Amino acid sequence: MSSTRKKKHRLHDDAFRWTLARKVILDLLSNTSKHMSAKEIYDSVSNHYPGIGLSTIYRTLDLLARSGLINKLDIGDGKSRYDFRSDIKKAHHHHLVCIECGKIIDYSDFTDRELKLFIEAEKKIAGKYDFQVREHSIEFYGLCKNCR
Amino acid sequence: MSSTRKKKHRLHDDAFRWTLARKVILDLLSNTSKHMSAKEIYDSVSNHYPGIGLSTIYRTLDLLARSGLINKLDIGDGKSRYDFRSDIKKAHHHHLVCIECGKIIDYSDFTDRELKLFIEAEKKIAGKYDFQVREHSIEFYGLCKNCR
DNA sequence: CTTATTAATGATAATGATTATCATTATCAA
DNA sequence: TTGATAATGATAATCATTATCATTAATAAG
Repeated sequence: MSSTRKKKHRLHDDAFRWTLARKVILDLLSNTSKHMSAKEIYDSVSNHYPGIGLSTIYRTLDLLARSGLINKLDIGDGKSRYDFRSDIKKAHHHHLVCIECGKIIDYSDFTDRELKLFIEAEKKIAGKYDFQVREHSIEFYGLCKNCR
Repeated sequence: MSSTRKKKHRLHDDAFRWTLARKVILDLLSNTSKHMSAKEIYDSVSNHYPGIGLSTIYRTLDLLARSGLINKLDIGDGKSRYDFRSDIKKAHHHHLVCIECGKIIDYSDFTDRELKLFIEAEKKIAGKYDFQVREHSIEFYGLCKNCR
């Protein structure tokens, strides 16, 4: 168990390289308010980075989501969508999903009262079900302005 | 536009037949607290109804979900799950999803105060975004008792 | 700076869930 | 009973995602 060996192990477990592909994908997501699918991201990134593989898109999205830089969102249409997680958004940011046209609107207008309530709810859950809440997601489904 | 013609049209648009397959699938879901995938439902139903096709499972689940008898739930693992929508549950019933083992726990312990806040939130949304909320879903993600 | 190590990539195949197609069967109204 | 059509099961097709693997690129060590 030399210190060299230890270092190697840490490298092996944690290291990840901040490559161009990762920069470009995070850049794209941090500069749009859209909730983009892997395919959409692939198409868009391909302009600036021709030749990038779809595998890399998927792998990078997984990495960014696991490291908390982006959110993964599933609205039940068979494909996942991703959006950037800014500090403000991080606090609370949920979605209005139009069941007709699929439009997704960000929603972050909860009041202090509502936020307090959520914290209480999470405590209650922790107590009753012995469940450690890490995060929650709220989706409102309905009809948007154009589809009513 | 005879009344016959009209009737035919209505039949064509709305009619659906309460067949054995549909009974059996709804029966299964109404007698379990599980949140079952199409494949799980197929496997289970096949015991009582040998020869049923997977297509029928999917078509029936879609029908039952659209008619409000069951809920479709997506937790982001690539397959949809379905659960029965009892009258009590209908009011409010959300999920605790374990990010480690995938276990799903129903949660319906919101207080009157919490319910009131949700109704307020929906009104606010309707006003601000001109969005007609039909329903909402809340998932809490975290670690269950066994996975902490 | 060169090299050894290993993470990242792209191409491709494989998988898994869901949907479409189509001929056959079952249901229902008349 | 019959005619219309909804429902079914088998199958192929589609679509999103993951696995594989040889090659390339990034990094640490010398």
